[in-house]
Amino acid sequence: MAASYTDKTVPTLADVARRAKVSTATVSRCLNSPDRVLGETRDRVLKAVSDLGYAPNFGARALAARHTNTVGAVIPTMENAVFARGIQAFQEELGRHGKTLLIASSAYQSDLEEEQVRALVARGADALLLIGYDRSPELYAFLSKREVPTLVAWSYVDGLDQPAIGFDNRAAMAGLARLVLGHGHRNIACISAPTASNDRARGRVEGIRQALAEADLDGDSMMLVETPYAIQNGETAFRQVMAAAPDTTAVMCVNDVLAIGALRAAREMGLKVPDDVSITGFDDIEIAVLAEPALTTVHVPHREMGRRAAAMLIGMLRDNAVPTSVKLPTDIRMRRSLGRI
Amino acid sequence: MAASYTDKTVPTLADVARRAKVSTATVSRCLNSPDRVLGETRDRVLKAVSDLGYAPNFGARALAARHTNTVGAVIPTMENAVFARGIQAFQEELGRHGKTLLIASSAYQSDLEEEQVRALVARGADALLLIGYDRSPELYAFLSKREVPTLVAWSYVDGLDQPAIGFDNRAAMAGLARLVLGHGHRNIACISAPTASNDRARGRVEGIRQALAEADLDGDSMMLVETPYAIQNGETAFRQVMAAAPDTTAVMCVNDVLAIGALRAAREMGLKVPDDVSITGFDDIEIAVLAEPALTTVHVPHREMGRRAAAMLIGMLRDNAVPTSVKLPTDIRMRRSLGRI
DNA sequence: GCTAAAAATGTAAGCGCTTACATTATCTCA
DNA sequence: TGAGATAATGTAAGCGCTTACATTTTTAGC
Repeated sequence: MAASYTDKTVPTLADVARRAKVSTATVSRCLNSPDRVLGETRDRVLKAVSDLGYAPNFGARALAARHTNTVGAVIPTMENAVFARGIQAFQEELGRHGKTLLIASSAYQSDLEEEQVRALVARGADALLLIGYDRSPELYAFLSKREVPTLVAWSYVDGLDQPAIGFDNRAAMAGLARLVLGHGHRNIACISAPTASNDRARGRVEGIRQALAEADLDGDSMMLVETPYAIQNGETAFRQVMAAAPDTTAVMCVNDVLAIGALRAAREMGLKVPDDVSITGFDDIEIAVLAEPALTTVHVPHREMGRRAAAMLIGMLRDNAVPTSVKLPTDIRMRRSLGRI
Repeated sequence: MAASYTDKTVPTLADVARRAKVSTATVSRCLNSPDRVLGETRDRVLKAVSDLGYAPNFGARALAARHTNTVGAVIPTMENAVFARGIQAFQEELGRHGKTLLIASSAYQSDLEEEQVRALVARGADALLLIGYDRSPELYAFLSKREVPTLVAWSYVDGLDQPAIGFDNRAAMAGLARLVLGHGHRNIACISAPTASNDRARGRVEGIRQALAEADLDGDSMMLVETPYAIQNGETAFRQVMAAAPDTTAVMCVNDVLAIGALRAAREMGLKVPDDVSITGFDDIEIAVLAEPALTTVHVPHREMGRRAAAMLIGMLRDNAVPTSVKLPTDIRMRRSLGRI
C-alpha cells in the first residue's frame, strides 16, 4: 500500500482513481451517474472509495459543476414555532432529494433579510425559499439576474407572478372576522405584528377590515395596536387596547402568540374570556388548545406547506420552469375563547 | 466599456481586476486583507466591485482557501423550542463574526445524525456543534481525523475530554428531585424521552435515582415510562404511569413538553394538580408558566448557551486549541404544579 | 544621492473536481 | 466476418479563487 493511502491528508478523487486503477473521470462518473459505468468497474471504484474513506470536496465540486445542491431559506426567526415546524418539514423533504438546507434568519428586519439573501446566493444556494412577498424590487432584480429560482411561502396573493405557496391571509382572517361578527360583536379591536414589511400581518388586518366593511362597519377606524412577536407584547398590547377602547368586546390577534399574551392580560385584569371579552388568534400552534380557555384560531397546515415548498423548489430546479403557485386551504378552529356577546 | 462588463454572465475576480487595472491578487487582497493594499488602489478596486456587482464565488474560494467560514450544527429537531431558541442565538453570534450556519436535523435518530455529520463535513463545515455526547467512537474518530473542531452542547459531564458547553443534567434533576422529596413525596414516577442514545435524558433520570437513593429509597425500582418528545405522548405516558402505579404522588418529566401532556392527562382523568398528584418538567419553555397550573421546572439558559457555544467555536477555529468546557448554571423554578403531599 | 529594507503589486501555480471530446472495446446484423 | 453503431473509459481543459514567490516601487538612513 502506497504511502499516500495511509497518511494524514484527506484523500482526493485522484487517490481513488489511482487505487482503483481507473481515470478520475471514471471515478467521478461512478459517483454522479453510476449507470454510465460498467458494474465491475463501479464495484472496484466504490471499494477504493470506502477503503480510503473518500468524500468529495464540496468547493471543488461546486466550482466544477456550477451548482451546489444547496437550497437557502431566510425566515424571520426560528423561535416562532410556525416557521420552525414548516422549515423542519421543508428540510426533511429536501434531504430526501439529496439537497441540503442553508438557513438564515432576518429577525423580522428587511435590511437584514436582504443581506442574508445575498449571503446565501454568494454561498452558492441553487434556489431560495423566502417568507412572504414584501421585499425591495432591487432584491427581486438581483435574484432574477442571478437566475436563482425563488419561492415565496407562508403567503399567497392572487394574480402575482412570483411563484408562491401559502394561504390567503386576508381571506382566512376575513372568514374568522365574519365568525366573530356572527357572534354579535361590533366593537372589534386588533393586535397585529408590525405590518410595514410583513404582508401576512397586513393581509390579516385587511381581512378584518373587509369583513367589517361587509357588515357596514367602519373598518378604517378599528382600534389597532402593532407590536412585535412575543407573548409579553401581546399582554401589553391588550392592556393598551382596553385602556383606549374599553367597550371592545372582541380582540382579534394576527397570531396565536400575541393572542396568548392577550389571554393572560385579560386574566390578570380580571376579565373573563369569553364572557367579558372574546379573543382570537391565527396559526393554531400547540399552545392554542392548551390555553385556558382554548383559543379560537385559524388552522394552517405548516408542515404540509414546508414539504410542498421543497417539492416545488426541486421541480423548479429540475425543469427550469416557473411552477403555478399553490394556495393552501385554512380552516377555522372554533374553541372557547370566542363567545356570543 | 467592454462588452464583458455588461453582459449576463456573473462577474469574476478577473473582471474586477481588469476594470480596476490591477492584478487578481490585488483584488483578492482588497477583499481579504484590505490593510495590505494601498488606500488609493483599494478604493479603485472597491469601486469596480460595486460597479460590476461582483460577489466572490463560494466554491472557488473554498477550494483555494481550504476553509468555508461555515459552521455546521446537527440538532435533534427544530420543533423543540429549546433547540430552536439556542440555535437562533448560536446563529446570531456566528453571523456577527461573518460565519454562516448549516443546520441539519437528526430526528433523534443516531444513524441519521451520523449521516448528517458526514454530510456537513463533506460540505466543508469548518467546525461542528453537536447536541449531547452520545455517538459512536467511529464518528468521533472521523471528526478527529478530519480535524474538524467539534463542540458538544446541551450537556456537560465532568471529566470528559470532549469540549462541551452545557449543564449538568444529572445534578440539575437531582436538585429538583430533592425538592420533590422535600415536599413529602415518596412514590415518584418518571416520564422520560428515550434514553438509549440521549445522555441528557439519561442524566436526568439518573439524577432522580440518585436523589431517591440519598433518601434511602430504591431508585432502581422507580416507575419509568420512556416515550418520544410530544405533548400527546406525555399524555399517554401519564395514563400508563397511573394505571401501573396508582399510588404515585409525583410524576417527574424530563422535559416540559412531556410534563404539559401529563398535566393535560391528569385534568382529563379528573386528578387535581397538585392536590392529587404533583407534576414537574425540565427546560422552562414558555408554556411552562402558561400551563394551568404553572409548571415547576428547571430553568436552563438556552439562549446564552447558544451564544457562548458560537463564541467558543469561533475561538477554537481561531486559536486552533481545545477550550475548557463550560458548565452553565441551572435553577429551579418553583411553581404551582408541585405541592406537599 | 545612494543603498538596503519595507511596502505594494504582479505572476502563476495550484486547490479537487466535472465534462467535452477523443479513444478504445464491445456489440449488432447483413 | 467485418463495418458501423454503441458502450466504456481516458485525456485534459477549465471552474474562480488564494497565495508563495518574484518583481517593482517607496521609504529611511546616512
